[in-house]
Amino acid sequence: MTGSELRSGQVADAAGVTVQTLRYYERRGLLASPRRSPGGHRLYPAEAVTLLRVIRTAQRLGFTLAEVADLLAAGRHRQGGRRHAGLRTRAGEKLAEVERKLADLTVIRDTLRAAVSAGCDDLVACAANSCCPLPFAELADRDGGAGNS
Amino acid sequence: MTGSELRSGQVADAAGVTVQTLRYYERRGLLASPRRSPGGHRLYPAEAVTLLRVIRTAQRLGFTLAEVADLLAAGRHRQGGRRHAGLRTRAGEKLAEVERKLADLTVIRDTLRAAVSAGCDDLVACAANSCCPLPFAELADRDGGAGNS
DNA sequence: TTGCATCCGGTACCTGGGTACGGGCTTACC
DNA sequence: GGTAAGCCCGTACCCAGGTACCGGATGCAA
Repeated sequence: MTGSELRSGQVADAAGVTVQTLRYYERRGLLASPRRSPGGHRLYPAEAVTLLRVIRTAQRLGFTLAEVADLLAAGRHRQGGRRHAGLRTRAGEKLAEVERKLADLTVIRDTLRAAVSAGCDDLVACAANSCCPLPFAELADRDGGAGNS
Repeated sequence: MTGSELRSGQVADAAGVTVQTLRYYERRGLLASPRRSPGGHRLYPAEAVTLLRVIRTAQRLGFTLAEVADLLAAGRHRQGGRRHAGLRTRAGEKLAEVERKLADLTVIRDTLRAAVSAGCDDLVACAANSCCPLPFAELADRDGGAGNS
């Protein structure tokens, strides 16, 4: 009976990650180092599972692990100064980033559609053929600015 | 003498890549090994620049370098057997892939919008609060972040 | 007390698309 | 023929987000 503390494998199973991922997150500063058993095994409080779900949710929304770490830290120091932007600000920025990606991907989709319906079947031949809808000449720069990922 | 052959730096400049990228593409099988000068320097035909633009275009459309290499190879042995799917088929598949990404990114955008307009400002607090629009519980298995390109 | 599952740490590897570095050779121009 | 730019090759490194492997230690139950 582990009162309410969980071993790494139990936390990992409950959160749908592997134990290695847990240790990786700890190294990356997303999870605090938990209490240890006398023999050195990690013992997590039940909230660790919730925290992992939070992390995965944020990741799913497009935040990198570094951003998630920052977001969690921001939440922790919230009552004091506000050196870090909160979730609201970050989510707004991320939204803009996602919208840029959507726009970019939409152009790509339209171009692919045009290529498919024009029946293009050979890249090199198309490049020589001015009827081809593929934009061999002007390639707008990929990846809207500020982002990483 | 630059008759009509170009040195690697010239090709790179004309195509907007670096010489290292040129050598990298050669290693990856995207560019054939060009003729060499007596001293061992690469001498490219003018078409190499076109080919590089083709590569960049395909990349821009979401094909990986491995797929581009395959696509170019498919074009080359097109007249013979057809072991490889042609551009038309591949573009169709890529289109489906891009459409999946668009759908996924749209869900993410909507979720971020909801979070922003609900004024969520702390991940951990939100996880405890059932009014929060963030989907902490069910995470669709879709691939990890907001798109990549 | 023995047996086995689990966990520890450290390190190396993976994908994708390059970039950086270092020492030495070639080419071009004056 | 001297000098500077350009190029050669090989190797290592970068980003992100893990995963894999290792030998050895621990935890827990029968």
